[in-house]
Amino acid sequence: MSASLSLEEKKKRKRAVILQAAVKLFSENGFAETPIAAVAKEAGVSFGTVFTYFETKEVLFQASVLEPLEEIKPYFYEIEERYSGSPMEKIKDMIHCQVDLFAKSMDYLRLIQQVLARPDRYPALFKELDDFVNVFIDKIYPVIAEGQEMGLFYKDSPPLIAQSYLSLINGMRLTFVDDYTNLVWNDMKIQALRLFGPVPNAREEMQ
Amino acid sequence: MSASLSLEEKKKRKRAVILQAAVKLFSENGFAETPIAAVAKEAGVSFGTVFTYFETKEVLFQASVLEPLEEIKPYFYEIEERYSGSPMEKIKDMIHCQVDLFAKSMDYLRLIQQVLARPDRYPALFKELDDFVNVFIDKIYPVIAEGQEMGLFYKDSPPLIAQSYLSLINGMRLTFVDDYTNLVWNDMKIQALRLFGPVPNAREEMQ
DNA sequence: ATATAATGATTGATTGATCAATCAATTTTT
DNA sequence: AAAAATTGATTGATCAATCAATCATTATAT
Repeated sequence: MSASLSLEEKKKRKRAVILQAAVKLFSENGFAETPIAAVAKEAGVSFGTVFTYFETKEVLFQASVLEPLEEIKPYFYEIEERYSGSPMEKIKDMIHCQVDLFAKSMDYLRLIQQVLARPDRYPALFKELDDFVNVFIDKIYPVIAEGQEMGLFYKDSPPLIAQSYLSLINGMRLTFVDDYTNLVWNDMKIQALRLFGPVPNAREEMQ
Repeated sequence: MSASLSLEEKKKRKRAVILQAAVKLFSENGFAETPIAAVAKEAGVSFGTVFTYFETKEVLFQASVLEPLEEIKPYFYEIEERYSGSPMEKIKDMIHCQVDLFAKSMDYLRLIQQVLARPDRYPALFKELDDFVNVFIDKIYPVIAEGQEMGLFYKDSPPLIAQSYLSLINGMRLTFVDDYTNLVWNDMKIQALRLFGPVPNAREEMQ
């Protein structure tokens, strides 16, 4: 079955399996209420093996938060590269992608919320998330400023607008916890857009 | 000092002291990572006394979530009684009160977020919070509908608008965790209002 | 008024369960 | 056969809940 895989590759995959199990169980049960034995079982490895791939439970939790964050970053950092057109079109495109991303990353976002809800317990992780927010604000600043010059967006400070947008999409994960359908999420894109500027026919605007 | 207090009254106060300590520590440290011994110490009572006032740790946590919720409910349920004027003025007044309330209820809202982030762990508490949201949506529905008829608000479904508003104020607690100043919170009131209708000069509108 | 008894609130040591981390023994790979 | 990876029993720490003993207050008796 895996005869063709190098040991290096196999180890990498086993590590990924354990990490995936950890994200699932940490998000459902929290850090303190997730025994390593449960992660091991979910990943199909023994208790001891978890510790050969992750030094401590704390390190496993940190990896569970930080590694998926790297996959999400491009959608928030590469604004100019990923979203095109006028400032209004860029923002619409961005909201579309990011809300869809949030809608399907339920497990992981619950994990994030556990960190955000307890900054003193997870100071290093909290700082990483805070930095993520601040980099995003910097990246989106010029797009909002350009839209403002064109008279499309509200004239408030771009960081304020960006922060309100992040608050909304973060809060949505709390409000629509068990809603897997795209219906509410699509309607919410309209509301997200309205934090940037007045958009009377937002329903059509976001398709 | 307390010679004039009846035994009944003293017990009520001691219970309140323990509950207050529990809210503080549960919000900072979470359920699993808050030993009852810590609550007892914070409250200035012995370990055993906590169990004479609250059957189990689980019951203490439930009370920590549900009892402060009762104090918040009036601000969300008594729309017509508390907020006056035109639909626009009512909503402005409401946002003003509720955002201020959220800004100062930091400890408690972190506790709420822990429940919202883990619906399967706290099904009964989660349902209470879900019911709270749904009652609020019902209560605010006619105000939004009236505002829509007057051409002030966006014409989307009132529940959608209400849900987006709740998502925003909930998410704000996650985004501005250690910001005690009223500055950001006041600016956010403008953004909250913009979920209801286009408000170009919102800064002046919310004072 | 004083002494004695009864009530029930308070205390913290003890118990039993859970769990992270270690590590010696075993299995797998090369 | 040597090296590397895996295993799970063991250890020690933590903590919820119990409960027997103590203490403070109020009620009753002298």
